[in-house]
Amino acid sequence: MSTRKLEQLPRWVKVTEVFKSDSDAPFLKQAGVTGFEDPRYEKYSQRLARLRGIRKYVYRMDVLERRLSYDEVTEIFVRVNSLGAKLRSSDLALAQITAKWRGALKTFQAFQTQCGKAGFDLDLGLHLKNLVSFATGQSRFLTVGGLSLEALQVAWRECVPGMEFALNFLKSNVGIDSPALLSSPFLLVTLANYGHRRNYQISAEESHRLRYWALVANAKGRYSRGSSETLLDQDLATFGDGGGANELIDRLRLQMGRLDITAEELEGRNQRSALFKTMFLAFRAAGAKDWRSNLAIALDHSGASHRLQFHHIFPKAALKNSYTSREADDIANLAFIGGKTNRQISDKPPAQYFPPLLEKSGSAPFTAQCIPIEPTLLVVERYKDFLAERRKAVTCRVNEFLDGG
DNA sequence: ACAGCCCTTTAAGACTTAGG
DNA sequence: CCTAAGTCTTAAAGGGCTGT
Repeated sequence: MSTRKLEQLPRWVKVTEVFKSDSDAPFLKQAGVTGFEDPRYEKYSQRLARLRGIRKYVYRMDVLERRLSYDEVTEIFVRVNSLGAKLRSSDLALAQITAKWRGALKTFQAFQTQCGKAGFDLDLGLHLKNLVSFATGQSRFLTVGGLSLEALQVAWRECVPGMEFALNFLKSNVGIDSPALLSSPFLLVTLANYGHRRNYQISAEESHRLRYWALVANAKGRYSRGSSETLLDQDLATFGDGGGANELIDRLRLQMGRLDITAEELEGRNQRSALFKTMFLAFRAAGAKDWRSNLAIALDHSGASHRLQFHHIFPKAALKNSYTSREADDIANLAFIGGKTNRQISDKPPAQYFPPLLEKSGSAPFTAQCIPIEPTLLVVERYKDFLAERRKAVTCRVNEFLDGG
């Protein structure tokens, strides 16, 4: 894979070019090697020779006998691959499942498409993980080999309504209506198992606690650090012991130390962070709208002019000379507005574009997104103070959002 | 003890769009 | 036509448990 920048480097060679000829001269010349005395001559020719050596590589091919069953063939496939080229564990699990259950892939894909139409386009591996969690009470794929056809089919019959419950709960009770707002899709597996274990009979109080858990787990990224599978297994095990939303919340508190958000947690985070997604949820719940069209903010607006963008309140161009790009991309500098509004603002500093907006619509559009409007904070020299001030307001808003509802 | 594992996060560059 | 703001794509890093 080459990028334009890489191609410019004198020592960058195209593998196909090296294979096309047997001569090293053009490559050495391009790299600036002037003659045999050049210390790089030896080094570079050896490298090229090693590259051409790939041609002589002996590939091993195993031809399996016809009498082997489909099951045995996949078993061999899995073992060979576990040491060779990287295949995702979900791919291997899928191979093992389809070996036992012909046509399973079609069934899985049909459900995957159905979820996609409901606004949740999810990886097939996630649906498999959900299946395995229903079949075994844990989330790792290692166990798939030992499952019988019947066990798999029963689990599938049960995990489909489970996933449907999870999606509906997220959309309608929690307000998370797109996987883009999820910090990890594993959250769905936990919710699916929860619904199933409760036989889909959940009291108002319990559902409220579960909503709280889902929001905080998502905001803090319960499954977004290392060992996500270990944590998912812990949560699934909680259900086996008869636990519910309160136990989930206890585990979350144990992991994070505290359940509310602090201003420090927002520092230096960028738009990929889990908290940024929660910021969007909180602002939307507070009625945030685009500054020109007054369209309520949403992820799925159609048309380039209404399509949501992440607006830099202090434009990157305005900060370029005094701050790093990391500092400019801080989530405390980002707001949610439509594409057209954002492009019109372009690189205008806030001190310039705030006043006309304030005159036209008052401060409501800004307070909905926790944006300070004191003119003294709107200058580049006080950017850091602006960030700190907005962080405080965002923290307050997000905590209200997490607790309320 | 330590390499391995696996998903998420980060970083960097290419590409796209629209305003001036 | 240039510029600036996004978005998209891909590789590498991060992080904490697992298995040998």
